[in-house]
Amino acid sequence: MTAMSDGEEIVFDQPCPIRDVLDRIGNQWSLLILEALSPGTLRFNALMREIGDISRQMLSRTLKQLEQDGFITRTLYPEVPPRVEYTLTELGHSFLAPMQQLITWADSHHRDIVVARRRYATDRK
Amino acid sequence: MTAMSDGEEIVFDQPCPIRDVLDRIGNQWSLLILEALSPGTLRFNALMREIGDISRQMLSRTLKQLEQDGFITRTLYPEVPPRVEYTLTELGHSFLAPMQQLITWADSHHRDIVVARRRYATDRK
DNA sequence: ATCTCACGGTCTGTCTTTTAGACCATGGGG
DNA sequence: CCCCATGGTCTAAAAGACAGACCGTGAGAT
Repeated sequence: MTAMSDGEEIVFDQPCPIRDVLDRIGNQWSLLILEALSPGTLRFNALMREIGDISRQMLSRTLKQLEQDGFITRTLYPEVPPRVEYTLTELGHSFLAPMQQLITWADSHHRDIVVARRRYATDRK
Repeated sequence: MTAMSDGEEIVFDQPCPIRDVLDRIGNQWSLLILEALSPGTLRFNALMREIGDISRQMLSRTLKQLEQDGFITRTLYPEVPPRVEYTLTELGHSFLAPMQQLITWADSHHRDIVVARRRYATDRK
């Protein structure tokens, strides 16, 4: 029974909020999930299909974190089969702006990065 | 001699540049290093001291990736003891803008996140 | 002269995180 | 009756991160 050791969160008052926030949203899954939810509410399996290559466990875990941090809400409809909907909160929405900047940057500089990689590879030869 | 198996990079033409970019810069170390370099050039150990809790290995590896992707340049002065300087490229600098947005967001919403976490914890009780 | 440290990394062994895949109960469609 | 979809959790195995030892050399302290 070592699983689910989630509850324990260390709350040393981070002198650096950037670190604290980056630790949570500074991974591809969080960003991809938030992006996937930006058009609107999605269910668990819909999210999984949308993202494509995320495992159920990571999706579940990351959603839980995002909910915990107030980025999304989780609504369970006690039907059968169960229906669970994930939706961005206001906080989540407010995060979309800087994230979109990042995505825009990525989009417009992706080419440069590919070129840089290619040159690095050939220079090494 | 199995080390240095770097050369092999799979170049399937990513339909989604966001994924490609996020995979690289979507981790705290990359962002922290870029932030540390934003005021100007730094040497290896200076970076290590600046960031504080990064291991030599991860610093080395992440720097190599950032260099490979064209975010920074690595300049080795063949003195003794060796001196190695890391500097942001133009691409690296251009990335600071969206990153700064992210940091600003983090800074101004950190409080909300902490509150959300606290409430989540008590609601669970 | 010797002792030790700093330089910029790499290598090794351990620990943590991520993954793939099985499993759960139930209800609907074939 | 058989099997799939729902939203997850659990387990075991693979991948990744970490701490710490190690490298050779030159400078400063002793």
